[in-house]
Amino acid sequence: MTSLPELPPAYVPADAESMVRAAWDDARAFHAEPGLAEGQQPYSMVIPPPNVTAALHLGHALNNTLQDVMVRYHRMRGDNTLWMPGTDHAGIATQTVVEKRLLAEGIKRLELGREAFVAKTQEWKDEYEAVILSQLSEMGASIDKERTRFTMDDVCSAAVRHAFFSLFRDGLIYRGKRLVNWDPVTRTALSDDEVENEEIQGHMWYLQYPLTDGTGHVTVATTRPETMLGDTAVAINPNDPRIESLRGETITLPIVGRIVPIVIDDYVVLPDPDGDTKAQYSSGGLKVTPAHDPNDWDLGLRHGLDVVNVMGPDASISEHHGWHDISGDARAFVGLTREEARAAVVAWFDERGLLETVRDYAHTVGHSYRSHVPIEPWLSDQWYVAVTDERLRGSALRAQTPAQAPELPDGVAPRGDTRGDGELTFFPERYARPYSSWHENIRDWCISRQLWWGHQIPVWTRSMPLTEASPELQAALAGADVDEPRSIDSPYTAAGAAHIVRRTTDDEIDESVCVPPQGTLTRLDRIDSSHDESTLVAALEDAGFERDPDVLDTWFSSALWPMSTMGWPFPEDFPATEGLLDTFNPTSVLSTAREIITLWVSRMVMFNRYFLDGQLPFRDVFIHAMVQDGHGQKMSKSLGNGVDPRDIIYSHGADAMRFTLVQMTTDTQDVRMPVDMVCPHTGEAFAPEPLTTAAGHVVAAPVQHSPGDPSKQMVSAYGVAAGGLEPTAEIPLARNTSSKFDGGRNFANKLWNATRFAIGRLDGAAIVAQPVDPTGARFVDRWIIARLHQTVATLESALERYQFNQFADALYDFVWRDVCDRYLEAVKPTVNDDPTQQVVLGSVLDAVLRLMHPVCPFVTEALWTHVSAARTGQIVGLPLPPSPLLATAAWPVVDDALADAAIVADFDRADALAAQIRVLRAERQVKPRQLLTLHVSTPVAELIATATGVVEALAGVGEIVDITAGRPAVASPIAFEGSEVLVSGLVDAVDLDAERERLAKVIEQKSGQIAGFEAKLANEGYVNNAKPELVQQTRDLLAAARADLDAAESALTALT
RNA sequence: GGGCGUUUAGCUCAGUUGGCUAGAGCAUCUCGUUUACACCGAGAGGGUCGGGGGUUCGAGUCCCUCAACGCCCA
Repeated sequence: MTSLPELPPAYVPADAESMVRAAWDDARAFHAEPGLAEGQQPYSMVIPPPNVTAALHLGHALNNTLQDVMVRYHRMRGDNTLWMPGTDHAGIATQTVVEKRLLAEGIKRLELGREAFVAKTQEWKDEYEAVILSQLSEMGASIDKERTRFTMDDVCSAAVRHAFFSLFRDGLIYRGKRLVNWDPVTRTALSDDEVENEEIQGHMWYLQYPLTDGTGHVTVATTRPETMLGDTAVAINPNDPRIESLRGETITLPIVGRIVPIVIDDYVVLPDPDGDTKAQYSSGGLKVTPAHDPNDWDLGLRHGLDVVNVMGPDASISEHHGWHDISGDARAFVGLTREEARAAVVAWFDERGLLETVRDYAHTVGHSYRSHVPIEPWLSDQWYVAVTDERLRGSALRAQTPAQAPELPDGVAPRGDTRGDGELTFFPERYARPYSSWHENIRDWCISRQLWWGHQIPVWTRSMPLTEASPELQAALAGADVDEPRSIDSPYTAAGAAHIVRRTTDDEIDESVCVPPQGTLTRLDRIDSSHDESTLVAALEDAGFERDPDVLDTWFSSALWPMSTMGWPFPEDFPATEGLLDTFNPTSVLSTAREIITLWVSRMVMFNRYFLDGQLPFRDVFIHAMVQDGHGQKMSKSLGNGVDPRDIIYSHGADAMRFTLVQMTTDTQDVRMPVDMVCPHTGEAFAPEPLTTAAGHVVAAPVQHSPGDPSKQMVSAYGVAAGGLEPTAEIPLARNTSSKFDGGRNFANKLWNATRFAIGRLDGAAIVAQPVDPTGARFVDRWIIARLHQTVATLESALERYQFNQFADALYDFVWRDVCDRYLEAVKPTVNDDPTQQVVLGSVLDAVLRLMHPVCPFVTEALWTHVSAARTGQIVGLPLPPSPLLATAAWPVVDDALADAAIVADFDRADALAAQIRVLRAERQVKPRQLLTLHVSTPVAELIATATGVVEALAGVGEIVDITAGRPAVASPIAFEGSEVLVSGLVDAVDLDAERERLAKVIEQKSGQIAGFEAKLANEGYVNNAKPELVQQTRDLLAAARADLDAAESALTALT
């Protein structure tokens, strides 16, 4: 057997990590194949695919570390474990980033053309996907790399096409002219979830609109005066006192000259100076602009109002998008931006005395989450998924476990026998409610995006006047309302496509044909099977159909992620994916962030259930904490305060980062992370010079000075992300670090050295062939095994409940406090000459590495071969089967017969005695090597004998003598469990004053305790109501405290 | 506006159904290095558990209320 090189005296993560990673990769340790052995459970997760817009930050590190802990634990448990990695194309985000980068080179997207732009974006994606996957590897994520997916790769694209076709065919996807959330900068529609509401310090303008008959005016209050160009009514409340005089009247709209009706609707808020904010600011008159306000749109539908769209796609005033009655006065406003038009309209009213007043008004305005400009409600034709349909929304609601969502909303069918009903559980459970309530108020999902980067919508359309339509089409549309879709049969449907037709106006129609992907087409039962996908498309285009240029919302493909990554719908088309769905869907748990509940969790539940016969995409949803910076701000790319996990790995090591993150993950608290910078010139860590942004955020100033040499400069991550700075050789980019991770680094080093020590004590020549029965072993060995048994149970229960900090704390307590501080110290005097104890020591270390592995995979794997090679025997009841790699070794199972509460209790008593003696040693500053003598009564002597050697080793005691044999001349007394214990050998002479002071303190403390216990027991309510065992416990504590007091008092007397 | 969370030692945080004589890590102070680790060991000091009220024999824990901070959804 080749001997392993000696371990260096400190753990150096950089030396170990790459070697360990290579060993895992070579062994394909994280590759999973479908299928289950007899009695085997599956365990699977899909990674929430990160955007390819940028590198991962600590928030991702946290999420992926937690997932990895679960995955590694279950892999060691023997489950067939799959962790599926991948990335998300993030349509609008990536397109924006790439567009900006091209613009910096002077290239405009429109000039480049769609195909070339998509190719450029693909390059960007390849670059960042590689960065992200490498970051995951560096942090130790045990992903199945061979199964890495991308939301736009062939496998996922086939799923998207099939899903779209199925929903289209089933009537769950429709096209409609609606108000959308329009982003005038990126010029695309957004879903409701992509709109961020921000409070704005704005104004309420009060405009006077004259009655057409010249008898007066109605004052309307508005925050958006510029939209008045598109007003098509004025509304008043039915309880308005003016109602009789205004009913049936019309307004002549200023500037425009349009005659618009006064309508009566209880949506209008009556003015009330004492009412809520809206009532306080109301004038009683509401201008109605159906084309530019969602509430007005609904009001317009109720009253059959005209819709006049006065803006173009860039939100400037335009006469080309539905404004047909433009007047001479109004023409002056065309071409102005929203902001210019607002000022001009207000000025126009002011000049003519029609601006009644202006008041400051704080209100919330929707902003694009991408370009951050205010959203323009804009009228356009878009595709929608009917998520409000019972088959989607209802199924998402029924999925929840009854324990977390006992009541389903009205109109939702009750849970039934359908697979998946009632099987979805949130951790922590408080997140179940936002999930429910979000679905209760959900609106149909706009999935069209006016982008180039994404899945192009697989629908071909053409439109024509109703009069030119074929008799079949006309018949199909008989009695149909505008926008009401009708399915028809056509040569295209005969060839496998789905075909719908609708009236867009009273005399225009359009036809939409959805073409399924080839994989779907070949499996359809078709009348005309001579067409493949491309001939079908060619036939459509010959007939004048054009493909919708838009792409799908990114979340449409993300929603399919747990299925598409596993080859759905036709795994046999991608043989590597065959069997995955059967074994690994539903996945075990989805670990993600709060806001993802609405963006993603809901949609995955709806789609997975819809397409897989009710089956859930995952059984549990774990919502993890948010990582904040030291100022309590969310880490984000736009703020430039995100920390690259590679920086922390560089300064502290991956295990230190992981352990610290896991330890910080509690149920309730977000993770606050004060961030320091590392000077690239000197390597020194320092707190960066802060800067407060216009928005009030505190960030690291773009340029920082070296703390050691202020003449040297560096660039902060914020400077690069937000300030547009490029690091140079002179002014390099500074890495981040945080002292938060010191604890994790120290722990990894502690484990390293404990292992080093243990290996050094194992005598390779003293192999114990027969497994050791630990019930006959030394007290301290039985104790550490009993503690191991307890710890394993604690760890398992913590992970089952997703209590990650408990997992980390239990490890820390056991490994550092018990194994290192107590066990290793206690065995030092005996282990060299005791082969049995060496077997226990080796087994304990082996088990410790296994337990630590899910959180600290690198250091444990690096030590694994050393410990495996050094072990000298086995323990009965603690099988630790060998394995070439720790990553695939078995999780330790400790036989319940090795649990021993009595030994643990006795050890704690002995430890408490040793602690008291150590206090004395510290007070007297006794040298570590100087051994003490204890003078004890019989019960204490018995305890010391039971805990063979523990008190001696932990307190530095050389001799135990009977206290009745005579009191030494020079000794310090302590009170232990009601007995007086004398400690001699501390010093040559007793410092009487110091002894008195110390004993007086003990007496004071014990007296206080006694008073407390006595008061409690004197309280009849307590004695009568509290649990008997609790009362007894208080009595015992009182007795012990009294005995200690007596012992201390007699010791004090004896001193004089 | 609705919902959720947080407020405990100088700092960052634990504290399961009310039983606590309130814990940990870091920081501080004292002492310690020939034999695993100074990324270490031994010890010490430090908290009226955000304010107020209530329920209870008993409240850090439950209820009400006020305040501050944060997040999610409108």
